[in-house]
Amino acid sequence: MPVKAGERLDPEATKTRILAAASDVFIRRGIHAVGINEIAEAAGASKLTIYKNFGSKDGLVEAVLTDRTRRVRAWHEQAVEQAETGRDRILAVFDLVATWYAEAGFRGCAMMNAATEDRGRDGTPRQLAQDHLNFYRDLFSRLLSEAGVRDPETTARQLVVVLEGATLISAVDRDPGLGAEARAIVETLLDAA
Amino acid sequence: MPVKAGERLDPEATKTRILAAASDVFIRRGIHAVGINEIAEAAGASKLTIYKNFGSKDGLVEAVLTDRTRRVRAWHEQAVEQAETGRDRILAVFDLVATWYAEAGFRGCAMMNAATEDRGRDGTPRQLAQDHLNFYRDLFSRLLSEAGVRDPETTARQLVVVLEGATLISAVDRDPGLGAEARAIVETLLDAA
DNA sequence: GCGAGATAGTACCGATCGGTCTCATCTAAC
DNA sequence: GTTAGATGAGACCGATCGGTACTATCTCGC
Repeated sequence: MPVKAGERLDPEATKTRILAAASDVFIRRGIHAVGINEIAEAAGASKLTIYKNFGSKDGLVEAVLTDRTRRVRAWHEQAVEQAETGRDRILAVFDLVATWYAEAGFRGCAMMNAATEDRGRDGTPRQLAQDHLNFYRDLFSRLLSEAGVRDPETTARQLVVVLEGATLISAVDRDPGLGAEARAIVETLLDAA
Repeated sequence: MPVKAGERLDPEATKTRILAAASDVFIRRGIHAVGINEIAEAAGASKLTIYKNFGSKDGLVEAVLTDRTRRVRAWHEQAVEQAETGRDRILAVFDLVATWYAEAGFRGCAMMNAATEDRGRDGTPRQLAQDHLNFYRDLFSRLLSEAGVRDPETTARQLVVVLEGATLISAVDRDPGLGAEARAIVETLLDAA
């Protein structure tokens, strides 16, 4: 049957709903592993609507990743602002991801996963993943600078290695304990910096 | 035409040749992105031979990953043995991967990539990736123990985070500099341990 | 040289892929 | 009420997927 009775006919809400459903299923099962039909079913939308809104599967993937990195950035910036001092602000990032690792269905960083899956094409997913890494570098660099660390860029890059390493291993091992491990590494690095 | 004239008819060599070709193309382009036909072409073998030897694509993937982890383990164990003292032996692992990052066509850790691509199925690739991580933990733990570090298991787990984080980021950014970054982090962690 | 096994080449199978299309039905604005 | 746009359902398309079958040709042990 056509549009669900009683539901608003809101193009923007439809787009958002598709984005949310596609994001969920891509993260859980993988981008290559999921077809448009499955996304349509998960979103409660038709293929027509998906292609009208996003043009192609690649377009949908790009929209999902762009939306994802935007949300993650806002998420981190908000968490950082709620912490007091420089060092606590940095640790707040790792406390935040620790709660993320413990969520049911956690499957790692969507941006890195997409870049890994797309490694044969060198396309938009990898570029967005690089931008995502650079966001973390800039964020850490700013916080380290505020904390009075000399050479904040170098330490910032090290923190990104720890962050993504912990995220990857937590996903592979399905082990939320990587949050605490990452935090311990970061404290050692901050002590030394 | 059938078997190439002048070439030996050696089933074991054929199997090895398929394994090598599949490994190369899987790493470079991704497991899901590559079909059996392409592997057959790359290996200079027919699909019949592939299925006779490996049963299915999943069987081939498992064989490739098993072979891969075996080679990587031997590679690391050999490098470690050539170093002198405990601390140098640990750093030898990171010096080794630094040369790996600098290789043309480097695309990250095949085991983690496979687990990431297969995250929707929870199958053999993820199990092999976990075994691979445990190999690193055991290796580092042994070396740290020999170096007189207290609580070697904890530090070993931290080194694995750094190793896999650097490998992932080096692949995404195509930046061999992650080798030196990882080494610097490890030195800090060893100083603190 | 003869038979057994390994292999290449290729056609083929059903399923699924990304993507297009048609049609009926809904909502929203007037 | 009428109309335009949004949508769902699903048939359809060509391509490709993993996997099988068949045939001809090669090598090797005897």
